[in-house]
Amino acid sequence: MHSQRGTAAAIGGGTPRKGEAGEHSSVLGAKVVLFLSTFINKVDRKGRVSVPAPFRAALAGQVFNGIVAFRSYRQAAIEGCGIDRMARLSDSIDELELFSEARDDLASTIFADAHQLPFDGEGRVILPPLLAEHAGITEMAAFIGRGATFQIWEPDAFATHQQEARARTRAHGATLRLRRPDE
Amino acid sequence: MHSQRGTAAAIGGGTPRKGEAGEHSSVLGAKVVLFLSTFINKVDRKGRVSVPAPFRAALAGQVFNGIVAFRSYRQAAIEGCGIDRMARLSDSIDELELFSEARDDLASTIFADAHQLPFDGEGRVILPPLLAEHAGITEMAAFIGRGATFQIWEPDAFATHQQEARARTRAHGATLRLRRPDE
DNA sequence: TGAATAACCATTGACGCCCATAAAAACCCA
DNA sequence: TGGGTTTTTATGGGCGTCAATGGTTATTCA
Repeated sequence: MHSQRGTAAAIGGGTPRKGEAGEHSSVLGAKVVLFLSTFINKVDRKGRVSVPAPFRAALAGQVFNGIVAFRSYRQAAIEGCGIDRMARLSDSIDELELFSEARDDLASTIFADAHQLPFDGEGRVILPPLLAEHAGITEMAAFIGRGATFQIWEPDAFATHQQEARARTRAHGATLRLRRPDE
Repeated sequence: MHSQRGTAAAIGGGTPRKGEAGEHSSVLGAKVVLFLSTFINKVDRKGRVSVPAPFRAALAGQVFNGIVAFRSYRQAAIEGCGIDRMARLSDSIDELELFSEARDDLASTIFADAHQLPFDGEGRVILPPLLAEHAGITEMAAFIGRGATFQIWEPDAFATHQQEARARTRAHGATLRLRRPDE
Protein backbone atom coordinates (compact mmCIF):
# COMPACT_ATOMS: atom_id res chain seq x y z
CA MET A 1 0.00 0.00 0.00
CA HIS A 2 1.23 3.41 -0.79
CA SER A 3 1.04 6.06 1.78
CA GLN A 4 -0.16 9.00 -0.11
CA ARG A 5 0.74 10.14 -3.48
CA GLY A 6 2.56 13.24 -4.49
CA THR A 7 0.40 15.62 -2.63
CA ALA A 8 2.76 18.44 -3.06
CA ALA A 9 5.48 18.76 -5.55
CA ALA A 10 8.51 20.25 -3.96
CA ILE A 11 9.47 23.37 -5.72
CA GLY A 12 12.56 23.70 -7.72
CA GLY A 13 12.87 20.39 -9.36
CA GLY A 14 9.39 20.76 -10.59
CA THR A 15 9.19 17.61 -12.71
CA PRO A 16 8.08 19.26 -15.89
CA ARG A 17 5.71 16.85 -17.57
CA LYS A 18 6.34 17.57 -21.16
CA GLY A 19 8.91 19.75 -22.77
CA GLU A 20 8.71 22.57 -20.27
CA ALA A 21 12.20 23.93 -20.41
CA GLY A 22 12.48 23.22 -16.71
CA GLU A 23 15.40 21.00 -15.86
CA HIS A 24 17.83 23.68 -14.91
CA SER A 25 15.90 26.38 -13.29
CA SER A 26 19.19 27.75 -12.12
CA VAL A 27 21.01 29.77 -14.67
CA LEU A 28 23.38 30.48 -11.91
CA GLY A 29 22.99 30.50 -8.21
CA ALA A 30 21.01 28.19 -6.04
CA LYS A 31 17.88 26.45 -7.02
CA VAL A 32 14.99 26.82 -4.66
CA VAL A 33 14.77 23.73 -2.56
CA LEU A 34 11.57 23.20 -0.66
CA PHE A 35 10.43 20.12 1.13
CA LEU A 36 6.73 20.00 1.83
CA SER A 37 4.19 17.60 3.22
CA THR A 38 4.56 14.24 4.91
CA PHE A 39 5.13 10.86 3.34
CA ILE A 40 5.24 7.51 5.03
CA ASN A 41 7.18 4.78 3.29
CA LYS A 42 8.17 1.28 4.10
CA VAL A 43 11.63 0.18 5.12
CA ASP A 44 12.37 -3.10 3.44
CA ARG A 45 14.36 -6.02 4.70
CA LYS A 46 17.59 -4.56 3.42
CA GLY A 47 17.00 -1.28 5.19
CA ARG A 48 16.05 0.59 2.05
CA VAL A 49 13.42 3.32 1.93
CA SER A 50 12.06 5.22 -1.00
CA VAL A 51 12.66 8.90 -0.66
CA PRO A 52 9.39 10.56 -1.68
CA ALA A 53 9.43 11.54 -5.33
CA PRO A 54 8.72 15.22 -4.61
CA PHE A 55 11.73 15.34 -2.32
CA ARG A 56 13.86 13.74 -4.97
CA ALA A 57 12.66 16.32 -7.43
CA ALA A 58 13.68 19.09 -5.06
CA LEU A 59 17.14 17.59 -4.85
CA ALA A 60 17.54 17.04 -8.56
CA GLY A 61 20.50 18.72 -10.09
CA GLN A 62 22.68 18.87 -7.00
CA VAL A 63 26.23 17.68 -7.31
CA PHE A 64 25.55 14.60 -5.24
CA ASN A 65 22.64 12.40 -6.22
CA GLY A 66 21.27 11.47 -2.84
CA ILE A 67 20.56 12.92 0.56
CA VAL A 68 22.65 13.87 3.56
CA ALA A 69 21.39 12.55 6.86
CA PHE A 70 22.46 13.10 10.44
CA ARG A 71 21.04 12.66 13.87
CA SER A 72 18.96 15.37 15.31
CA TYR A 73 20.33 16.54 18.64
CA ARG A 74 17.05 17.67 20.05
CA GLN A 75 14.75 14.97 18.83
CA ALA A 76 14.54 11.29 18.13
CA ALA A 77 14.70 11.94 14.44
CA ILE A 78 17.01 12.05 11.48
CA GLU A 79 17.74 15.37 9.85
CA GLY A 80 17.96 15.37 6.10
CA CYS A 81 18.99 17.79 3.41
CA GLY A 82 20.81 18.01 0.13
CA ILE A 83 24.55 18.10 -0.26
CA ASP A 84 24.50 21.69 -1.36
CA ARG A 85 23.42 22.75 2.07
CA MET A 86 26.32 20.90 3.61
CA ALA A 87 28.70 22.57 1.22
CA ARG A 88 27.38 25.94 2.30
CA LEU A 89 27.81 24.90 5.90
CA SER A 90 31.35 23.91 5.19
CA ASP A 91 32.05 27.29 3.67
CA SER A 92 30.54 29.02 6.66
CA ILE A 93 32.70 27.06 9.02
CA ASP A 94 35.72 27.70 6.91
CA GLU A 95 35.28 31.35 7.66
CA LEU A 96 35.71 30.80 11.36
CA GLU A 97 39.13 31.20 12.86
CA LEU A 98 41.30 28.29 11.81
CA PHE A 99 41.95 25.91 14.70
CA SER A 100 39.58 27.71 17.02
CA GLU A 101 37.69 25.67 19.54
CA ALA A 102 34.28 26.65 18.26
CA ARG A 103 35.25 25.57 14.82
CA ASP A 104 36.50 22.26 16.08
CA ASP A 105 33.35 21.61 18.01
CA LEU A 106 31.06 22.44 15.16
CA ALA A 107 33.00 20.34 12.76
CA SER A 108 33.03 17.29 14.95
CA THR A 109 29.42 17.78 15.83
CA ILE A 110 27.99 18.41 12.42
CA PHE A 111 30.11 16.72 9.81
CA ALA A 112 31.32 13.73 11.71
CA ASP A 113 28.00 12.06 11.92
CA ALA A 114 26.54 13.20 8.67
CA HIS A 115 26.02 10.40 6.21
CA GLN A 116 25.83 10.67 2.48
CA LEU A 117 23.10 8.37 1.33
CA PRO A 118 23.12 7.87 -2.42
CA PHE A 119 19.95 7.09 -4.31
CA ASP A 120 19.76 3.73 -5.97
CA GLY A 121 18.21 3.48 -9.39
CA GLU A 122 14.74 3.64 -7.86
CA GLY A 123 15.31 6.61 -5.60
CA ARG A 124 15.81 4.67 -2.41
CA VAL A 125 18.43 5.12 0.25
CA ILE A 126 19.75 2.83 2.93
CA LEU A 127 19.29 4.17 6.42
CA PRO A 128 22.46 3.67 8.44
CA PRO A 129 21.63 1.40 11.37
CA LEU A 130 22.85 3.92 13.92
CA LEU A 131 20.58 6.61 12.61
CA ALA A 132 17.61 4.32 12.23
CA GLU A 133 18.11 3.20 15.79
CA HIS A 134 18.34 6.73 17.08
CA ALA A 135 15.02 7.51 15.48
CA GLY A 136 13.48 4.21 16.50
CA ILE A 137 12.75 3.36 12.88
CA THR A 138 12.18 -0.27 11.99
CA GLU A 139 9.21 -0.89 9.70
CA MET A 140 8.12 2.47 8.43
CA ALA A 141 9.70 5.86 7.99
CA ALA A 142 7.93 9.20 7.87
CA PHE A 143 9.48 11.91 5.73
CA ILE A 144 8.56 15.31 7.08
CA GLY A 145 9.00 18.36 4.94
CA ARG A 146 10.43 21.36 6.79
CA GLY A 147 11.09 23.80 4.04
CA ALA A 148 14.77 23.90 3.27
CA THR A 149 15.34 20.59 5.05
CA PHE A 150 13.36 17.56 6.10
CA GLN A 151 13.28 15.03 8.86
CA ILE A 152 12.75 11.31 9.04
CA TRP A 153 10.79 9.93 11.97
CA GLU A 154 9.25 6.76 13.19
CA PRO A 155 5.62 7.50 12.21
CA ASP A 156 4.06 7.08 15.64
CA ALA A 157 6.78 9.04 17.34
CA PHE A 158 6.20 11.87 14.94
CA ALA A 159 2.47 11.88 15.49
CA THR A 160 3.07 12.34 19.17
CA HIS A 161 5.66 14.99 18.61
CA GLN A 162 3.40 16.90 16.28
CA GLN A 163 0.58 17.00 18.78
CA GLU A 164 2.87 18.40 21.42
CA ALA A 165 4.27 20.92 18.98
CA ARG A 166 0.80 22.11 18.11
CA ALA A 167 -0.11 22.46 21.72
CA ARG A 168 3.01 24.50 22.40
CA THR A 169 2.39 26.73 19.43
CA ARG A 170 -1.12 27.37 20.58
CA ALA A 171 0.09 28.18 24.06
CA HIS A 172 2.90 30.49 23.16
CA GLY A 173 1.34 31.93 20.10
CA ALA A 174 4.45 31.73 18.04
CA THR A 175 4.71 34.34 15.37
CA LEU A 176 6.97 34.88 12.50
CA ARG A 177 7.82 37.84 10.37
CA LEU A 178 7.72 37.01 6.72
CA ARG A 179 10.90 37.78 4.93
CA ARG A 180 10.71 40.17 2.00
CA PRO A 181 11.73 38.49 -1.20
CA ASP A 182 14.55 40.89 -1.83
CA GLU A 183 16.15 41.31 1.55
CA MET B 1 33.79 -7.07 9.14
CA HIS B 2 33.61 -3.89 7.25
CA SER B 3 32.91 -0.80 9.19
CA GLN B 4 30.38 0.72 6.93
CA ARG B 5 30.33 0.83 3.25
CA GLY B 6 31.07 3.74 1.03
CA THR B 7 28.04 5.63 1.85
CA ALA B 8 28.60 7.80 -1.07
CA ALA B 9 31.01 9.40 -3.31
CA ALA B 10 32.11 12.66 -1.94
CA ILE B 11 31.37 15.53 -4.16
CA GLY B 12 33.53 16.58 -6.95
CA GLY B 13 35.23 13.35 -7.58
CA GLY B 14 31.80 11.95 -7.95
CA THR B 15 32.66 8.52 -9.27
CA PRO B 16 30.29 8.67 -12.18
CA ARG B 17 29.04 5.15 -12.62
CA LYS B 18 28.26 5.13 -16.25
CA GLY B 19 29.03 7.68 -18.88
CA GLU B 20 27.77 10.63 -16.91
CA ALA B 21 29.91 13.40 -18.19
CA GLY B 22 30.88 14.02 -14.59
CA GLU B 23 34.60 14.05 -14.10
CA HIS B 24 35.03 17.76 -14.13
CA SER B 25 32.14 19.18 -12.24
CA SER B 26 34.01 22.40 -12.07
CA VAL B 27 33.51 24.64 -14.98
CA LEU B 28 35.87 26.94 -13.31
CA GLY B 29 37.13 27.34 -9.82
CA ALA B 30 37.79 24.83 -7.15
CA LYS B 31 36.18 21.48 -7.07
CA VAL B 32 33.91 20.98 -4.13
CA VAL B 33 35.70 18.86 -1.60
CA LEU B 34 33.57 17.65 1.26
CA PHE B 35 34.50 15.08 3.82
CA LEU B 36 31.51 13.75 5.66
CA SER B 37 30.72 11.05 8.13
CA THR B 38 32.88 8.75 10.18
CA PHE B 39 34.58 5.59 9.02
CA ILE B 40 36.45 3.19 11.22
CA ASN B 41 39.02 1.04 9.49
CA LYS B 42 41.57 -1.43 10.62
CA VAL B 43 45.27 -0.79 10.80
CA ASP B 44 47.06 -3.90 9.66
CA ARG B 45 50.30 -5.33 10.90
CA LYS B 46 52.29 -3.22 8.50
CA GLY B 47 50.64 0.00 9.59
CA ARG B 48 48.45 0.30 6.53
CA VAL B 49 44.92 1.72 6.66
CA SER B 50 42.34 2.03 3.96
CA VAL B 51 41.30 5.59 3.42
CA PRO B 52 37.50 5.46 3.10
CA ALA B 53 36.43 5.28 -0.51
CA PRO B 54 34.27 8.42 -0.30
CA PHE B 55 37.27 10.37 0.96
CA ARG B 56 39.36 9.04 -1.86
CA ALA B 57 36.68 10.10 -4.28
CA ALA B 58 36.74 13.60 -2.85
CA LEU B 59 40.47 13.73 -3.36
CA ALA B 60 40.39 12.32 -6.86
CA GLY B 61 41.92 14.53 -9.45
CA GLN B 62 44.28 16.41 -7.18
CA VAL B 63 47.87 16.71 -8.24
CA PHE B 64 49.09 14.36 -5.54
CA ASN B 65 47.45 10.96 -5.30
CA GLY B 66 47.26 10.57 -1.56
CA ILE B 67 46.61 12.55 1.57
CA VAL B 68 48.52 15.11 3.59
CA ALA B 69 48.72 14.41 7.31
CA PHE B 70 50.07 16.39 10.23
CA ARG B 71 49.62 16.36 13.95
CA SER B 72 46.88 18.35 15.47
CA TYR B 73 48.45 20.49 18.13
CA ARG B 74 45.24 20.93 20.00
CA GLN B 75 44.01 17.38 20.06
CA ALA B 76 45.27 13.83 20.12
CA ALA B 77 44.49 13.43 16.47
CA ILE B 78 45.94 13.59 13.02
CA GLU B 79 44.79 16.30 10.68
CA GLY B 80 44.27 15.26 7.10
CA CYS B 81 43.46 16.92 3.84
CA GLY B 82 44.32 16.95 0.18
CA ILE B 83 47.39 18.56 -1.24
CA ASP B 84 45.31 21.32 -2.76
CA ARG B 85 44.33 22.62 0.61
CA MET B 86 47.92 22.77 1.72
CA ALA B 87 48.58 25.03 -1.20
CA ARG B 88 45.79 27.31 -0.07
CA LEU B 89 47.06 27.24 3.47
CA SER B 90 50.44 28.23 2.22
CA ASP B 91 48.91 31.20 0.50
CA SER B 92 47.07 32.23 3.64
CA ILE B 93 50.19 32.05 5.71
CA ASP B 94 52.02 34.01 3.11
CA GLU B 95 49.70 36.85 3.81
CA LEU B 96 50.66 37.05 7.44
CA GLU B 97 53.25 39.57 8.47
CA LEU B 98 56.62 38.41 7.31
CA PHE B 99 58.79 37.34 10.23
CA SER B 100 55.90 37.56 12.62
CA GLU B 101 55.87 35.08 15.41
CA ALA B 102 52.54 33.66 14.41
CA ARG B 103 53.73 33.03 10.93
CA ASP B 104 56.83 31.33 12.16
CA ASP B 105 54.88 29.13 14.48
CA LEU B 106 52.35 28.13 11.94
CA ALA B 107 54.90 27.44 9.31
CA SER B 108 57.00 25.27 11.51
CA THR B 109 54.08 23.56 13.14
CA ILE B 110 52.15 22.74 10.06
CA PHE B 111 54.52 22.41 7.18
CA ALA B 112 57.51 21.02 8.97
CA ASP B 113 55.84 17.86 10.07
CA ALA B 114 53.30 17.50 7.35
CA HIS B 115 53.59 14.14 5.69
CA GLN B 116 52.52 13.25 2.21
CA LEU B 117 51.04 9.80 2.37
CA PRO B 118 50.59 8.24 -1.06
CA PHE B 119 47.84 5.75 -1.78
CA ASP B 120 48.89 2.25 -2.61
CA GLY B 121 47.05 0.38 -5.33
CA GLU B 122 44.17 -0.35 -2.97
CA GLY B 123 43.75 3.13 -1.58
CA ARG B 124 45.63 2.57 1.65
CA VAL B 125 48.21 4.77 3.33
CA ILE B 126 50.85 4.04 5.92
CA LEU B 127 50.50 6.10 9.05
CA PRO B 128 53.85 7.50 10.13
CA PRO B 129 54.64 6.00 13.56
CA LEU B 130 55.07 9.41 15.15
CA LEU B 131 51.65 10.52 14.08
CA ALA B 132 50.00 7.26 14.98
CA GLU B 133 51.59 7.48 18.38
CA HIS B 134 50.46 11.04 18.91
CA ALA B 135 46.91 9.98 18.19
CA GLY B 136 47.21 6.78 20.19
CA ILE B 137 46.28 4.72 17.16
CA THR B 138 47.20 1.06 17.20
CA GLU B 139 44.48 -1.29 16.01
CA MET B 140 41.81 0.87 14.50
CA ALA B 141 41.66 4.31 12.97
CA ALA B 142 38.60 6.54 12.76
CA PHE B 143 38.39 8.86 9.80
CA ILE B 144 36.32 11.87 10.73
CA GLY B 145 34.86 14.10 8.07
CA ARG B 146 35.09 17.80 8.87
CA GLY B 147 33.94 19.44 5.71
CA ALA B 148 36.94 20.68 3.85
CA THR B 149 39.30 18.51 5.88
CA PHE B 150 39.24 15.39 7.98
CA GLN B 151 40.89 13.97 11.06
CA ILE B 152 42.13 10.56 12.08
CA TRP B 153 41.54 9.45 15.64
CA GLU B 154 41.77 6.46 17.84
CA PRO B 155 38.07 5.48 17.80
CA ASP B 156 37.46 5.53 21.55
CA ALA B 157 39.30 8.79 21.99
CA PHE B 158 37.14 10.36 19.37
CA ALA B 159 33.94 9.11 20.92
CA THR B 160 34.92 10.89 24.10
CA HIS B 161 35.95 14.02 22.30
CA GLN B 162 32.73 14.10 20.35
CA GLN B 163 30.62 13.91 23.46
CA GLU B 164 32.49 16.81 24.98
CA ALA B 165 32.22 18.80 21.79
CA ARG B 166 28.50 18.26 21.70
CA ALA B 167 28.15 19.36 25.26
CA ARG B 168 30.18 22.50 24.65
CA THR B 169 28.27 23.35 21.51
CA ARG B 170 25.00 22.97 23.30
CA ALA B 171 26.19 24.94 26.29
CA HIS B 172 27.57 27.95 24.51
CA GLY B 173 24.76 27.69 22.06
CA ALA B 174 27.30 27.95 19.39
CA THR B 175 25.53 29.05 16.33
CA LEU B 176 26.54 29.66 12.88
CA ARG B 177 25.09 31.90 10.32
CA LEU B 178 24.52 29.90 7.22
CA ARG B 179 26.15 31.47 4.30
CA ARG B 180 23.83 32.46 1.50
CA PRO B 181 24.65 30.55 -1.64
CA ASP B 182 25.29 33.66 -3.63
CA GLU B 183 27.19 35.86 -1.29
C1' DT C 1 73.06 -8.97 1.28
C1' DG C 2 69.50 -8.08 4.47
C1' DA C 3 65.77 -5.21 5.86
C1' DA C 4 62.39 -2.07 4.85
C1' DT C 5 59.31 -0.50 1.41
C1' DA C 6 56.46 -0.69 -2.55
C1' DA C 7 53.91 -3.24 -6.01
C1' DC C 8 51.08 -7.13 -6.91
C1' DC C 9 47.31 -10.86 -6.21
C1' DA C 10 43.50 -13.17 -3.47
C1' DT C 11 39.37 -13.36 -0.60
C1' DT C 12 34.82 -12.19 0.94
C1' DG C 13 31.00 -9.84 2.23
C1' DA C 14 28.46 -5.68 1.62
C1' DC C 15 26.46 -2.83 -1.53
C1' DG C 16 25.29 -0.88 -6.22
C1' DC C 17 22.62 -1.96 -10.12
C1' DC C 18 19.29 -4.31 -12.62
C1' DC C 19 14.82 -6.37 -13.54
C1' DA C 20 10.00 -7.36 -12.21
C1' DT C 21 5.40 -6.18 -10.27
C1' DA C 22 1.41 -3.81 -8.65
C1' DA C 23 -0.97 0.14 -7.68
C1' DA C 24 -1.88 4.86 -7.89
C1' DA C 25 -1.62 9.23 -10.32
C1' DA C 26 -1.66 11.81 -14.29
C1' DC C 27 -3.16 12.05 -18.83
C1' DC C 28 -6.20 11.85 -22.89
C1' DC C 29 -10.20 11.74 -25.50
C1' DA C 30 -14.67 11.14 -26.48
C1' DT D 1 -17.21 14.51 -16.84
C1' DG D 2 -16.07 9.87 -16.85
C1' DG D 3 -13.80 5.91 -18.38
C1' DG D 4 -9.82 3.91 -20.44
C1' DT D 5 -4.83 4.35 -21.23
C1' DT D 6 -0.21 5.60 -20.08
C1' DT D 7 3.44 6.92 -16.68
C1' DT D 8 5.41 7.13 -12.47
C1' DT D 9 6.16 5.26 -7.83
C1' DA D 10 6.80 2.36 -4.39
C1' DT D 11 8.42 -2.08 -3.31
C1' DG D 12 10.82 -7.02 -3.75
C1' DG D 13 14.50 -9.72 -4.96
C1' DG D 14 18.78 -11.53 -7.56
C1' DC D 15 23.34 -10.95 -9.04
C1' DG D 16 27.65 -8.77 -10.24
C1' DT D 17 31.06 -5.53 -8.54
C1' DC D 18 33.89 -3.07 -5.55
C1' DA D 19 35.85 -1.93 -1.12
C1' DA D 20 38.28 -3.44 2.87
C1' DT D 21 41.59 -6.54 4.31
C1' DG D 22 45.41 -10.05 4.30
C1' DG D 23 49.21 -12.01 2.28
C1' DT D 24 53.14 -12.69 -1.19
C1' DT D 25 56.50 -11.29 -4.28
C1' DA D 26 59.43 -7.73 -6.37
C1' DT D 27 62.40 -3.55 -5.52
C1' DT D 28 65.01 -0.29 -3.39
C1' DC D 29 68.36 1.40 -0.24
C1' DA D 30 71.56 1.08 3.51
